[in-house]
Amino acid sequence: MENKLTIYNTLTRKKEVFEPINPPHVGMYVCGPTVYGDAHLGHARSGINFDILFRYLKYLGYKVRYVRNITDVGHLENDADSGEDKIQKKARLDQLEPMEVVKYFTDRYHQNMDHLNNLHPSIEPTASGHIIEQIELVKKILENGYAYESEGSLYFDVEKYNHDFQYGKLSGRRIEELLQNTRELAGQEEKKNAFDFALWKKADPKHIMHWPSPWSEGYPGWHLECSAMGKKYLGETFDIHGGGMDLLFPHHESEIAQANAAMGHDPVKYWMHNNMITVNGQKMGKSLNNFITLNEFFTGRHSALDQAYKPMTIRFFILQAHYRSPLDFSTDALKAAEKGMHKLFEAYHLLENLKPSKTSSIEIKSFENKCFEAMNDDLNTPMVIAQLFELAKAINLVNSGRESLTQNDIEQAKALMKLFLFDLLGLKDEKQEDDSELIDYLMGTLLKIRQEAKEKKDYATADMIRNELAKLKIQIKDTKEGAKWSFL
RNA sequence: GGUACCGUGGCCGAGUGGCUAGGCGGAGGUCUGCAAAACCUUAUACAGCGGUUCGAAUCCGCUCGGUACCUCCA
Repeated sequence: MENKLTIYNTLTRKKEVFEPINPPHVGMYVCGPTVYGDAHLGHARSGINFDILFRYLKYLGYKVRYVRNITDVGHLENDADSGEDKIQKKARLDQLEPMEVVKYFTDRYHQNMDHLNNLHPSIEPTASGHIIEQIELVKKILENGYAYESEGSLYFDVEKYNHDFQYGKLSGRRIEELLQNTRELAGQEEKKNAFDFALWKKADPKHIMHWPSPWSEGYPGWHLECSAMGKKYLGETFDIHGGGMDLLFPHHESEIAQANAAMGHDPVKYWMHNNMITVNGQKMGKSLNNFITLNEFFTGRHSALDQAYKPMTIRFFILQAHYRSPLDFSTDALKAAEKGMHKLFEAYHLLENLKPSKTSSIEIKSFENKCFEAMNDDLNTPMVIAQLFELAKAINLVNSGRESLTQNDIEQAKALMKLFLFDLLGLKDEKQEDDSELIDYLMGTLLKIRQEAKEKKDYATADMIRNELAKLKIQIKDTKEGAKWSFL
């Protein structure tokens, strides 16, 4: 592997050269959605960013096992482990079985991810399917003395843990500060300290999602599923754990604590976190009620949207920012992305008909080097895209005869575009294609009539044809080689 | 209040000591019956004030402004 991939490790707050624990195998775990609502733009971001990582690692020759969980239980509705399970709340409101809600939103999530052209993870485990593993993990933590029972529930003893290990090493928090700053919240009497978190919660009688355990009829704490499933499918220590920045604390912090408490060592070598998507500079999120779901983007049905946006536009928009930077949403930015992406595709198609020369005035190899350099630099996709734009410009110049490329270089350019644009960035040209012979023939006839009208200077007829077709979202382009048409 | 991060041209967004980022939009041009599309060229920048340095958007300090996490969240 001549490519030196570096990734930013949240744990060390530095970029580090990526070296797998057991090459050529790589284990990566990414926190997936809680399936009680439609996925929004934020879910798209983490889905896409870790898809890029998955694709690139595979390209580099690693055998990657990519695990992304579905949280379908145990996610508490509000504060302090005393709230109501999110899935259950939604189920009660809709008069549905909890698992019906889970199925519905899981399917929609999958559909959205497919539209965004994200590859499927290798394994997609559900929390509800791993209750036994979670109970086993709790037992271990209890055995090792880092948990205590209270009223049928089990809590993680953060203070004791911090004594032997270090709670807060991922998020840079100190326990003394947590002590000072934790607010007074109701329903915490069972806990020794406000920052202790639930490993197992006893279900109250109203609670319909519950499982038997040695302690009570109940359900597992939120942080547990990732610890249990990561361990099960990737081992006690694995390479990469990813997720949104908002999960850094307390979720990932607690995962580290659970692993140490159970196994005595850290679970993960590289922690990666993608930044948030903002609207007018503010985080897009459920609590702020300013999120736009992916389905709303795809259909255009949302008051903040002026039109429908294609999944690839969303993907390109997201990839134009580095994953660790906040990304501000606006329809203008989205439109700019749409146009820019179109330009890249046009250049790619141009390569098919480019006239080769005896010599090349452009060095394709340097574009390639820069693209790899950018990918290796903590997945700098905006830099990759900038390089592809440069390449597109070069292709256009060759097309206009101002620069030249040999046949061999044209092939290289094509391979380069294909590799980065389609295989690694995972974009695809979604232009509506209707190449049925009938349409082709009809369009050919219409264009012929229009051409004849133009030759007779009957511009009224020529323009009428153009205008009528425009209503069908068919665009006529008069080029030097004659009129061409395409769907908008 | 604690912790972390950020402030780049009309908009989005890379870069982090000296070398054009890029896209959208604007302006000019090529093409065209007109238009659209496409292509080419081009202008506009590093929040403010100090400091370090031969040299700072990039390092340091202060000020102002903003965001995230500290409670569920991608």
